[in-house]
Amino acid sequence: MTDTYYKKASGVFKALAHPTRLRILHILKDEDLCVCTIYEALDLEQSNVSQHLKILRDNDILRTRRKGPKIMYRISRPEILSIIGESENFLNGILSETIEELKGEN
Amino acid sequence: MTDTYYKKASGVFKALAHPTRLRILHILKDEDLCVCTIYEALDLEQSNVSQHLKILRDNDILRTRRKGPKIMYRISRPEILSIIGESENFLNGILSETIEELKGEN
DNA sequence: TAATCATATTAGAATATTCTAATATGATTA
DNA sequence: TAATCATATTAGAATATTCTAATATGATTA
Repeated sequence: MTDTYYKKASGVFKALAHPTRLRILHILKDEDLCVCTIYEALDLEQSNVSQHLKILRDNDILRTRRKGPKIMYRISRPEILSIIGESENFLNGILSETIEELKGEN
Repeated sequence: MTDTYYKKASGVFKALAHPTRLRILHILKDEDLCVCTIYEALDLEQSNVSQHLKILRDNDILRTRRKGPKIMYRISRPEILSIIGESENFLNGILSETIEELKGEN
């Protein structure tokens, strides 16, 4: 594994490392949406959301296409959903371990 | 999905979002290692590596056990390897697309 | 083509991350 | 138990990220 590879890979994780950006990916899970729908759904400022979208685009996580006056965003590849899905599995695992530990304290 | 959930999930990605930390996970892929082996393998300062290890530990990505005078680190759960594996798939996918695009330019 | 609509970009202050250097901690061994 | 060995922590400067507010861009519609 090369130096460039780890830099690129960490860039992808960095792009995923923000609650707002994870939320964006969540609502794009199974439909394309325009910027206005996204920032309204998340109740955030347009400029803020555009900046987060840029980070996701710059790391090839999202793609765009124009639809009339709107720009539609979509998740670029299914692997992104796999990464997020595995992170959910991981957090569930950690959580259930914590619960087991709490049970053990009786 | 709750506010706390997204914060926790983004914390995991933030922990993965550094070349050194990805390198650490790479060499821990199929064996436990002590801190000294890790920082020698990566040719980095002990203190720097200890700080990165702490970030991984704090996010439940790594666990420790004492072995004589040494502290052994290991990957806490297989899901971590799945996340990293999927990120490799993703980057390979993006890369092969780029190659296809270059071919198309002829 | 002028006005509008949707989105992107820039500036800059606040906050977070990273690294090096120095020091602390705490088990282990002589 | 004193010295050592392995690791952790702290301080602080340099750099990166995030947000709000303001403005720019660029297609579309009247």
